[in-house]
Amino acid sequence: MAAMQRGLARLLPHDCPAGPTAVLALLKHHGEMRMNRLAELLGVDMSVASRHVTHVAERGWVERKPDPTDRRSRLLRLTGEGEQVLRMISRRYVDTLSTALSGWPDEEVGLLVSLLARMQADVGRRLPAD
Amino acid sequence: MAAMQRGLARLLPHDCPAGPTAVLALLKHHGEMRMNRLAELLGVDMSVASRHVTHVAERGWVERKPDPTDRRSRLLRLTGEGEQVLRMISRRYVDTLSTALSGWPDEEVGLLVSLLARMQADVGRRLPAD
DNA sequence: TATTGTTATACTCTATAACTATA
DNA sequence: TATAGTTATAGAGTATAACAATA
Repeated sequence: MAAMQRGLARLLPHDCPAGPTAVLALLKHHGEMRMNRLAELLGVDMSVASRHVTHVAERGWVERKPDPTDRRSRLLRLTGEGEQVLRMISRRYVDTLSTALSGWPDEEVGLLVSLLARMQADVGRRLPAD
Repeated sequence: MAAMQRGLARLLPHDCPAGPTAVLALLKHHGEMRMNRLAELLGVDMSVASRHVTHVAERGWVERKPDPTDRRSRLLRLTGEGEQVLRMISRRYVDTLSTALSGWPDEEVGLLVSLLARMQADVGRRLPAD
């Protein structure tokens, strides 16, 4: 597991680690959202989401806009540069992964993904309280 | 991925994080070995392995013995207390995971494990140089 | 000179708690 | 009082580089 995560991390360019990259991808797929929602989609605490957003906001890849309906809240928006960065990362990622798995039948790739998702859900529901 | 690793980490008791636990398990299954070999089995840098070993050695779970054949080297040995701790951790881990996956047919569990192992191997072989 | 292992430094990810501003 | 978000602090993981001791 550790080795796999380390491997995936190496697929990312140096100025955008895994956390901030996930922010870009989620904003691309879901459009504008609040910190609230972003943290939920990332599956992390809001303090963590906030730091990832700071990373991408400092580089001009994401904009923190005021929310007209609630002045405590911010609307997060992917900028044009953010989209470009995400495209570069995605290309690199997809190229490497598709090359690595090029020997796999499509059904097995799909199977792996669905089994992983089920395991994550099942284990998450049964974690001990401690 | 992050969520899964966080979940698995929560299965471990507070005094023995994932890294040190892996040290105990590897010494149990492979017997005495040098730092050298341990780092290779863990898939991490030797500096990282050294810190994990320090963690378990300070608690008396692993012993750093001199290597008669090479005085630069150390032989790592799991102590009796180390075995007990590992047994407690394993029980907790297996209980939770087997409960969580109790609805899974045996073939699917085996399938998931083999697919994961193959993906890790394939991706590792194709990582970009950068 | 090369190798074994440790330590110092630094970076990423994570959560909890304290804080500000607004509902 | 409760909620949205930020920041400070701390703990876990990782790697690189500098170092000591020994081959």
